[in-house]
Amino acid sequence: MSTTNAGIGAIFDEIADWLELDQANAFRIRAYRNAARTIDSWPKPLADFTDRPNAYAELPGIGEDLAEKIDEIVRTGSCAQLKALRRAHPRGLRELLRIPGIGPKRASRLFREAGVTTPRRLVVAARAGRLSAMKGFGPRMETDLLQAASAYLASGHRWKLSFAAQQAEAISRYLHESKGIASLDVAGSYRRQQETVGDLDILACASRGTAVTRRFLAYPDVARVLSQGPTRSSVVLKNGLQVDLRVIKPDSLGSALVYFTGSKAHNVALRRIAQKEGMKINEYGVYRGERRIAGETEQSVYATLGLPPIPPELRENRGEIECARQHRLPALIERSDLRGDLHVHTDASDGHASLADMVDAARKAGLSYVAITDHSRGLGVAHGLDADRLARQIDLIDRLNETSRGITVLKGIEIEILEDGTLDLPASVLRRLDLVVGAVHSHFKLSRTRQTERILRAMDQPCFSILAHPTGRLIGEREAYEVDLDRLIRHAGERKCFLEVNAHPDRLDLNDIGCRMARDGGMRVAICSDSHDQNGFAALRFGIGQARRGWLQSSDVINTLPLKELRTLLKATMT
DNA sequence: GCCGTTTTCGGCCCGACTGTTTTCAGTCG
Repeated sequence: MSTTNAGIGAIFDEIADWLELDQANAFRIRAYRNAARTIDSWPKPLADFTDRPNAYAELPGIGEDLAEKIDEIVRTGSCAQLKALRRAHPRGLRELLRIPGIGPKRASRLFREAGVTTPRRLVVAARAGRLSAMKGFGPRMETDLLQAASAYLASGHRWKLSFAAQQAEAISRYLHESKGIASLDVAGSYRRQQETVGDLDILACASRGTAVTRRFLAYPDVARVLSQGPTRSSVVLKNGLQVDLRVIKPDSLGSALVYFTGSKAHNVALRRIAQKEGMKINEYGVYRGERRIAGETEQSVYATLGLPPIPPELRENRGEIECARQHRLPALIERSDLRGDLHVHTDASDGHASLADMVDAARKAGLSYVAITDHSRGLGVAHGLDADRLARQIDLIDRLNETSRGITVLKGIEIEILEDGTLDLPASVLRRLDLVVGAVHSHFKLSRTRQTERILRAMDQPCFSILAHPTGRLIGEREAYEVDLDRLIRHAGERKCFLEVNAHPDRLDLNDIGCRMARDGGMRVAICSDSHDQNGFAALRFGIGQARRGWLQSSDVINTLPLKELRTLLKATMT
């Protein structure tokens, strides 16, 4: 069992799953879930808390008992309670809970009465008609569960934000043509800019709700309708993405937005405040007794709780409510704050467009400077540049800068960090550049210590400006390599180099939590597109999304600076 | 299992939709 925060969170989540299957006390289960969430997003590694015993109990939602369990996991790398729970259940049973339509009650009945222990066995049992024979299960539920289990086995379970954005924008355009639409919002984790989303939640404010619902159900990409009602309908698209539509009355748009944007944890915290103040809050409004006192706008909902509006990206119950109460919420960075991009490829390495075309696209994306950072020779598959080809590109950029208007091109490279932490080209070559972006593209499997030492050593090389995609993860494809991010951040601060927030939709690296760690460590970052073609700059919005989720302000990001000030910072990294 | 400026015990968020029902349990968000 892993002792990283994510690992400890996963242990508590698994315990909660098993307790749920055992139908344990619901509040006890919630305590484990809350703890898992808190730990998962905690910006400092819990394994480093060893200086003070009982420090864990100071975390919100962690009491004496869970603190002891965390201590056990950190010390021994294992958790006796989880082991016992695993012994007491068939392994695959937990996976049944991931299938829509199956909760703890049905899962345990399926196990006890039909011998179903995995999603695959559920499919077999449903095909054999063994479910409809069970009391309360009926033929309709049998076919629904068969479909849901098959779909679960066939596809991934969460979608990248960029994919969700394409879908959301297409459906929104389609629904907008419906008569009487007053407003259309995509809420849920999409609005909070979570790196992956499980489904889309669309809120439609309309004079004639039935017309919108009808049009929604007739969307050409709908594969099947899961449910339909006057206020809520739910479909699965042909690509497998689930989309929910809520029809909202104009006077409750604000409370519906709050409710359906979530997160769940944020909403629970809001409702608790409301309750303490003798109010009730739901998707229709805020109520004092029978009287409705707010709901038309999000601002009105927060105001009744004595809070300023909280940006969607912060609504994770990670301290935003406390900060809002003290009027200390950060003024989050926006896309328009970005003046430049510091990580861009051309067809000189593995990009798909020429230098001139990429620069032109950067200008059209509203940027006033762009750094060209093709790969270095060590990345053979990307046709990386050696010293000679780099020298020719430098000359090319010099000539381009003499003639181009409205944008300045900076000379850079995305250089391989070799296994021993040295760089792929000598400092004598790198000194001609404006910046050096260092990256790990090999030896992902080094131990945590060796990987960390490798990157720290790279930062100490004479020319090192920015650490690209610091954890190397590819969303849904490759886990981050083992590395002590906390040390990287501290070291970058001392060395006065920077960490990247890579905005490529497959990476988002640093992610939200990494951004928050950088901020708490007093480190500035660079939000870069890693563009490989002219459309790549559009990804900057997703990097901004992670940065906002990580509480970053414009002043936390170096490529919001005017070129002159940025040059001063970069120059200092090149010695 | 956590928490407390009324509480160390008794609370812990709330409504929609579905299927199998005969008045409601289960799931979801």
